[in-house]
Amino acid sequence: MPAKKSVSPRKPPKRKAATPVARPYHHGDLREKLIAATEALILERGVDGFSLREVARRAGVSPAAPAHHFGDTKGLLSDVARLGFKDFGDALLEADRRGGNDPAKRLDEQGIAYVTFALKNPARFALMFRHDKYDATNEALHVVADRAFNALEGAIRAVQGLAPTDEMTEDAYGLLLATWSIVHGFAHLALGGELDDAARTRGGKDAILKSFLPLALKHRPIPSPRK
Amino acid sequence: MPAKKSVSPRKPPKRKAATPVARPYHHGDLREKLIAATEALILERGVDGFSLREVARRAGVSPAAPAHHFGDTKGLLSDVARLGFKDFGDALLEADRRGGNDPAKRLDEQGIAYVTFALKNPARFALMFRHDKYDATNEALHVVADRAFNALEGAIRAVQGLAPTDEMTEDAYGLLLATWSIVHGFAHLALGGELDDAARTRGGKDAILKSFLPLALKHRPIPSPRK
DNA sequence: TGTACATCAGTGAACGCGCGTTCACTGATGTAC
DNA sequence: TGTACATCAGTGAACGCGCGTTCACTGATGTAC
Repeated sequence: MPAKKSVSPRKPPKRKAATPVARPYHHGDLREKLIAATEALILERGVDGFSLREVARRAGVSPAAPAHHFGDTKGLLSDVARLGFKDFGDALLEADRRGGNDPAKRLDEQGIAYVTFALKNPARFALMFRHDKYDATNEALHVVADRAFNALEGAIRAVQGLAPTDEMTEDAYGLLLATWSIVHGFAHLALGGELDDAARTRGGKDAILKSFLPLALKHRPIPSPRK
Repeated sequence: MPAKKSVSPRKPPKRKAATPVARPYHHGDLREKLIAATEALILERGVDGFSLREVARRAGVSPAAPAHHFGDTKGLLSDVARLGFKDFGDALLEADRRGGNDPAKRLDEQGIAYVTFALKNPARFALMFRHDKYDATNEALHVVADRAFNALEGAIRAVQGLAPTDEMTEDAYGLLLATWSIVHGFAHLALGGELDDAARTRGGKDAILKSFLPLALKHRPIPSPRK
């Protein structure tokens, strides 16, 4: 650490603005570039169309280069999934916050956010639910995934009047599952192209989302009081 | 080819009951065997773990043999998907019939049948919704797929009091989409293993299906009258 | 009833391909002194 | 301020693998006469 960075005029803050002299041996942002290329590739060819070599090719790098940043294929995909769960959780919690003190509105907002995230980030969303493709024991991933999955449960508890420490009643669990199913199912149908025909005759997928989702969520299953 | 089979006492109607003398050149039910092997393989390794060579291997046949029955890989998978849609449609229509004259019961029964089919036939179900894996222009497939997809719409029309020739109202379409989403989403979550944790603490997946599905369907979204 | 022959349903070797990973290596960077 | 050296981030060739499909072939079956 004594260091000598002192006067060397060449590498610090002052990035050379000139066009890159050929391609530098280290380009510094390869990690980010590989992640971006992975998402683009999954978007184009699906989760199973992904290949590490193709990603390296797109990043302009040799096939062995990714190993330095991610170890192996699963390492790269785990990191992409981790980023996906991070943003997914952010979106759900932000939506929850928008619901304020109104439990039903919190649930509505989260439902809309769930589907919206899936439609806006189809590559990440598809990967996130393919547990075979990444390393589920990855600690950092587990943390953000749990955080996302717990967001919905929070709103359900509020709707049912349960404190965070109360155990989930059967009704509360049924409501959670029903709500999760409906948004997850809609996202899957839309991403799988099942709604394309309908979208053609009904003004596009966005229109269906706008007219159907509020309707579905408005009439979302609300368990009757246990007898 | 002049042949000499003449008196050969070995091959006609009278199937030798003895253990098969080695393996016969033509075994007669290869087509069915390949289809069964395909379903088993998808079950074990997922839709993307499927390979034509592995299926041939399991059927005890050379890698070129399947081509005689199905042309190529997509041909085989198209046929498996076709059989899936056939049985799926049968199950839905049978459930619809069980609902009798009660529109809500018709919907309930179909919803339960939808999820039940998915859980009992995970390989077929997974393949059926992977349009990239089979030939969607296959006429016979198209027919049975449409038949299955239209089953649900029939019950929705009854619930909404629409005749088969009436055009679908926005409410009817929203209800259709909501119902489809909820059963499709539940099936996907269950097959994807997302409910495994919950199942562990709540008496198994069957118990969740039994306690949740009726609950979810009972409180299924029913659009309020248009103002 | 027997025979010739077309057709059907298989074989098994070979093709070219893209893949993930390993390996010995090298250029660039950062740090200790 | 200069130099030695460890470490980091790449290269590119090579490996072994399983894949779908093609090819020339052959054994078995069915049919016409």
